Amino acid sequence: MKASKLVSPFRLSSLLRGQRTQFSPCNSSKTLPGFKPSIPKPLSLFSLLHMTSSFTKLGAPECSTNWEQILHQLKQETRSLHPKSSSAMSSHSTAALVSPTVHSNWVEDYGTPDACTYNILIKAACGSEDLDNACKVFDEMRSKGVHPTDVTLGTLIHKLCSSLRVKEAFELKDQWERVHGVLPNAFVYASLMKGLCGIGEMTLAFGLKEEMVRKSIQLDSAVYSTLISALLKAGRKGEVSGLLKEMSEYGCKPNTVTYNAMIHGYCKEKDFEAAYRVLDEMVEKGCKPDAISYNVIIDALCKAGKWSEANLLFQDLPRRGRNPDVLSYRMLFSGLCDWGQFKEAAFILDEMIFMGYAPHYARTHKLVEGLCQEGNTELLGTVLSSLGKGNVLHGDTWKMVISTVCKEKLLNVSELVDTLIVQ
DNA sequence: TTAGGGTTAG
Repeated sequence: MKASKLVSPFRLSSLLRGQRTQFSPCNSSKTLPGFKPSIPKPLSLFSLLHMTSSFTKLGAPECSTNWEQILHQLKQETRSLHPKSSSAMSSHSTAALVSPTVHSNWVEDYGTPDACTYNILIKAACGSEDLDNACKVFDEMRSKGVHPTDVTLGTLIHKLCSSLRVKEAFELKDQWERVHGVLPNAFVYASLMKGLCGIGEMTLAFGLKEEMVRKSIQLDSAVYSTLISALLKAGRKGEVSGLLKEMSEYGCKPNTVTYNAMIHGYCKEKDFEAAYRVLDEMVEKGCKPDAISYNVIIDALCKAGKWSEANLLFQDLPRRGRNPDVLSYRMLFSGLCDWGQFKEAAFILDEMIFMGYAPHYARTHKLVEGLCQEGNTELLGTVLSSLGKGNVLHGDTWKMVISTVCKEKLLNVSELVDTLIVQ
């Protein structure tokens, strides 16, 4: 069944890519990340795919009407997309597109897929455990005469390396150069280097850097960030300055990721002075620290028992031009709980929930447990109220509270009911 | 104009 009007390869790729934004809580600061909206409005392609794929074979004649509807919806929804926003659902939503593509070729009915289109689908297929789906998309790509690019190679290599299948990644790299004439670029090399470091082959990773130089492949900041991070994780911080020097000789400037790798390295050694110096250097060099830069320090301070200092840095974020994100809250909250700072933790929890961020169940449960054991009924009420406001008061937590309260006679029944009513 | 890598927790 043909669609009434075909779209360009560019538009088709954009439509596919745009699907990743459907579940971003961009319209409501009160939507808790990690909590899936039960019925997205308007009905998205993702939800339609789920409805159809759950009870019928995709591409089968009986669901052709649904596919038409889906594709129509796809066209209608593009205007409201936010291409740069991200969401935990991103890979899942595009992944839902892959299977029907392989089996029904419906993409073709809607436009002419180009390399970019297939690369997006291959990337989505890489979200699953094995590479079977990705291979199917690749086979289809080849059968349609679409030539793979260095992006296709980079996507597959990345998947293999992140699964620690480094040997296969190297085989693919060599094979593609021979068979498809696709040359590996810095994206490919960075993945390979990270993969090698992940299996303890740092010497080989550095050897790849030399290979890039030999083959006149442009080195970039990501390649150096990978190696710097690996050196610091291996406790070889003495070699970092040499790499930074070499980096500058090749005309690569350290970026936020490079600096973050260094901050992480210093924090691991509890050298917070050095970590703060990196922050200052970033500002001096016009490279704005991001959430990761601060979260790494906050987390390390908490783990080192310096929860008060972590809290100070956290409170200082707005002045530094960066609001705390969900991880900043979670890390500080965990740290405060770990060190028994229940009052501060309860305050951060309430603010976190007010901001629309979901705490981890295990953490909040443990806090409530601690307060029950302490018999701190006042703070217990505050925490339960916060959890209730965010609709994140888990049934098990509530059961534990009731059981403890009844056993210890900490509160009278009417107080409990009052708290419950607030929910 | 669209696609891929490198830096935080659990």
